[in-house]
Amino acid sequence: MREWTVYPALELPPILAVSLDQIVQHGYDATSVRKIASEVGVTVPALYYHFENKQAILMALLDHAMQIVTSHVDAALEEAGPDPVARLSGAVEAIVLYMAHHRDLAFLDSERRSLTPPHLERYVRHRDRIEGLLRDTITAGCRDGVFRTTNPTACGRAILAMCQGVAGWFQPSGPQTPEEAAADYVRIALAAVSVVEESA
Amino acid sequence: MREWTVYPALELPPILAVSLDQIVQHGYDATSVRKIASEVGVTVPALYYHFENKQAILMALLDHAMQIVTSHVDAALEEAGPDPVARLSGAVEAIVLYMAHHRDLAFLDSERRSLTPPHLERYVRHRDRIEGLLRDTITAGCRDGVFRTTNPTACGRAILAMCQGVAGWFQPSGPQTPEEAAADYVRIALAAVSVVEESA
DNA sequence: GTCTACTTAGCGAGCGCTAACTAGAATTCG
DNA sequence: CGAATTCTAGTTAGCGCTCGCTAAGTAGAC
Repeated sequence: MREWTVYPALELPPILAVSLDQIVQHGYDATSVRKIASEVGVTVPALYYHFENKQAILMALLDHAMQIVTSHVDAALEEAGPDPVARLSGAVEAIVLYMAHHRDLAFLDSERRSLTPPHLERYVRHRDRIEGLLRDTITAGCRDGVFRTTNPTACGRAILAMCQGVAGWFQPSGPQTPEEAAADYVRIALAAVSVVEESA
Repeated sequence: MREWTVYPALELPPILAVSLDQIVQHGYDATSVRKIASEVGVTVPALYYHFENKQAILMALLDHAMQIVTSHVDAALEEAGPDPVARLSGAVEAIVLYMAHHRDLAFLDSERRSLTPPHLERYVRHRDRIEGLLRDTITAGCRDGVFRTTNPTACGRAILAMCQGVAGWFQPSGPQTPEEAAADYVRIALAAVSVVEESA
């Protein structure tokens, strides 16, 4: 139960671990294959033995990121069952925990512009799928009368954007744990769709 | 009154207009000074007559962006007066209108990583100031009992992040006008701070 | 004797940036 | 008032460097 709240530390092969580090620090374009190779402790052609080109490294990292976030969100939704409040809460919790635990991977989202069209399309589909899950959940909640919003699309996008923002400010050494931040954002997301709260 | 809702088209000198266009399309690092010069119709050293170096071009654009958004938010807050609901509504409205009208300038935010530390610091101060305005407004609203949230800082950050997200999806040719999107986001922001709504 | 995981050496292209020069407009001064 | 000077907004030519990437070779494991 709730094993989707667990985000173990990444276990990446050295080339990808170093690349992630460098790209997060300096950006994809400003990260040279020479720098990656020297940080790994090999020569440049060794990289090209494992990856077709520089972009394939970025894509491998993005694939890894997408796999982690979608698997956790899917598990959270499955465990939530049909109740829209539980579904939205679970999805937001899973997403915020991801953003707080894997800030580096989450940051890569801003490097999607460096992808060539076919790769970009694949990546965008994953993002759109998550946005769709949120929107569908909100729409279902409105149908059930438990949510009240006139614009589920805008709401879903707003919630996803605010969750992505977590990766930009969260600090493991800061005042909040990932779980506390997730709880805050679940509250905000439910308020954003005007869930009717019980009085205490 | 409400002149802060008006966002006229940009009037940038040719070098900056072209640079903005290229940076938005390909990113700062992938935009060469040669490409900018040839699109403007001059030679490379002509750029260096007007700007100290490539980064100064980016900084000029970011300065312009910050000036626009802060002036509009400040004007919105001044017109709103002391009422926290009016203040939060005005600030969110001004920010979302900015994001919808100047998506290209808003996009530059993601290029701040390319700035050297002194420039970066100046830019971050501006962003922090806006985040602070939101947080202070929310805190004041909680004190007045009109907002109910346990974490004004998280709320302010969440609201700012969701507003910034607008630049990523808004389309002038889409189903919503900037004003409609702003109205949606004002509603979501007020809900996020749990403003007590009157029954109809 | 083949496959894996590299190595050395280097190609061609593009990068940010600059020294030195110039046509034409604006300004200063005898 | 007209000649001399300065200023503006560029130009041509090119330096030194780094970029992504590759052909060809090799040590050790299977």
